[in-house]
Amino acid sequence: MSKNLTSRSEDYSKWYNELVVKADLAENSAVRGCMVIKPYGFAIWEKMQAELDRMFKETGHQNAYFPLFIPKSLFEAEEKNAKGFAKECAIVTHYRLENDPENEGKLRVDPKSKLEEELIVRPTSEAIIWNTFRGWIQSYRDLPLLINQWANVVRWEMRTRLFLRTTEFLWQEGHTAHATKQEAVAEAELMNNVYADFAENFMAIPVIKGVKTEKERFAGAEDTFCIEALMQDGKALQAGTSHFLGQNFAKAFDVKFTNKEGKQDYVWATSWGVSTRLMGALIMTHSDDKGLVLPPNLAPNQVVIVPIYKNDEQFEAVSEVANGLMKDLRSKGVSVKFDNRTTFRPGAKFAQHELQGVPLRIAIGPKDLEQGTVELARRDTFTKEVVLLNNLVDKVVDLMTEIQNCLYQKALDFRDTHITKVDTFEKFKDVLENKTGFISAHWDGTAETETKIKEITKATIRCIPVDIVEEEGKCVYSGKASKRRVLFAKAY
RNA sequence: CGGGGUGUAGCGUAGCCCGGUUAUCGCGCCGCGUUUGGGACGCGGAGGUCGCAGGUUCGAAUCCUGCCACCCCGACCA
Repeated sequence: MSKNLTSRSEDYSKWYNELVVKADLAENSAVRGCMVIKPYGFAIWEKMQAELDRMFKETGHQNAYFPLFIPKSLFEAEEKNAKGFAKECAIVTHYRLENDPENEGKLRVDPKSKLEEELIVRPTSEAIIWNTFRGWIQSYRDLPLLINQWANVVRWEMRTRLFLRTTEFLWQEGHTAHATKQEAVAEAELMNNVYADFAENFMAIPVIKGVKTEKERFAGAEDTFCIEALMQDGKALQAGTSHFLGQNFAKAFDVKFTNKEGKQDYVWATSWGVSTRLMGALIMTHSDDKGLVLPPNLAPNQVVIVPIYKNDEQFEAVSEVANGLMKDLRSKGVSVKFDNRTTFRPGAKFAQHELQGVPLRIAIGPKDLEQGTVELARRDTFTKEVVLLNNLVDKVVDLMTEIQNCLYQKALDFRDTHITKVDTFEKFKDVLENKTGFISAHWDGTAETETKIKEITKATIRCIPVDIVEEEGKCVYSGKASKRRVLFAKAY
């Protein structure tokens, strides 16, 4: 294991690769940039899935599943969407292999198996889902239609980056249809709020809710809401998006309904998604040089008990205490693991659980048995204390909340001290270069200025925050009039 | 697709310039023993198409040619 464990972006994948998730770049370039999620990493994703799924259902959504392959003709139906993804699609052109007569023992694509129409491996599912929705919607009584899909998608990016931009990734994509524009916009905003709630309260990642500029908007959307987070290295990360799609997809796929007045109209749509990218956000927000740091709400194991013993007799005695404690903690809803492996020594276990980010460690040894105590060690602060077994359960329950809040507060402080108000372009470049983080600056609202700034500084407009206060000002680049500040940053 | 770099055991590497016994070292792995309150130690052991294919040579990890793969930077992007 590298001595230079770090949460900084340059290195984080190096060590995380060793630990939780392995980005296994196979020798075959066809699966380049795909990731192998090891069991421990997947347990974290499962926790995220479960919580999100609960939140989606609470807001009236249902899960469904749609095909992986999208016929090209369907894919190209919504022009802007198709154009936006055209350069990063994996395409199925054949369906059969045969023995290669020129190469004994090898296979080749059977040229006779060429498909009439190519299939696109979904980079997102709007097309196939809206084609299906057409058959599901006739009347306003069929609306709203609130569907979510848990799936994998493929985007053949030129360059991949572990967690943040893998060729194949896991995500959820919500797709909804509504009778009115107002209702669809409300849905898009609602789901963006759900994401913000999830990020902040479950993952302890503070986010800024905002709206994307036209340039940064999802292909085919009328409006894109987003949550933007700030990583420890000062770069921004788009952690989730929610799109108001207008009637674009309804028109492209001819999805009409009869309203109360008996008139036909196209439905209004939204789509929204978060992905395994959130795992990258988690790492880059909370990790330190000792490895991952998990907020208790998200940790597969909130507490780990490590026994310390010199012989079988002591091991038995410690195990008895540990088992009792485990039962008590579980009854209070705390997830506990008793690491009773005899194949590792305590020090090795300590190190491993720190690497895996377990929020709280309880060590029980012979000394504790004598004194009726245990040793508590927090992952986030590295503080240790010896506490009496008597009131331990309540203490642990309290600590779960405290650690959760502590992590959020720490990330929030970092984020807030890295939002800098800037009024000149010189200062803009200086802050971007030396301080990093978000820059709050006036912008004249034109794509030209946005593009220019990106060319010069590599910073993009992350979002127009929803809670931004209106104020008169002058564009930091062009000097033209502006009514509000927007957030710039270098982003992943 | 442009610029740079790297391929030697599961991982990380030495050797390459200047060809020459049985390819180096560390981690990890296996066995035995001693250990166990912060990543244990000793002894023993297993593990290699030196990226692939040609060529030069008495002899190639090393030199030459071609190919392949991967990494970093840029364009692209959640």
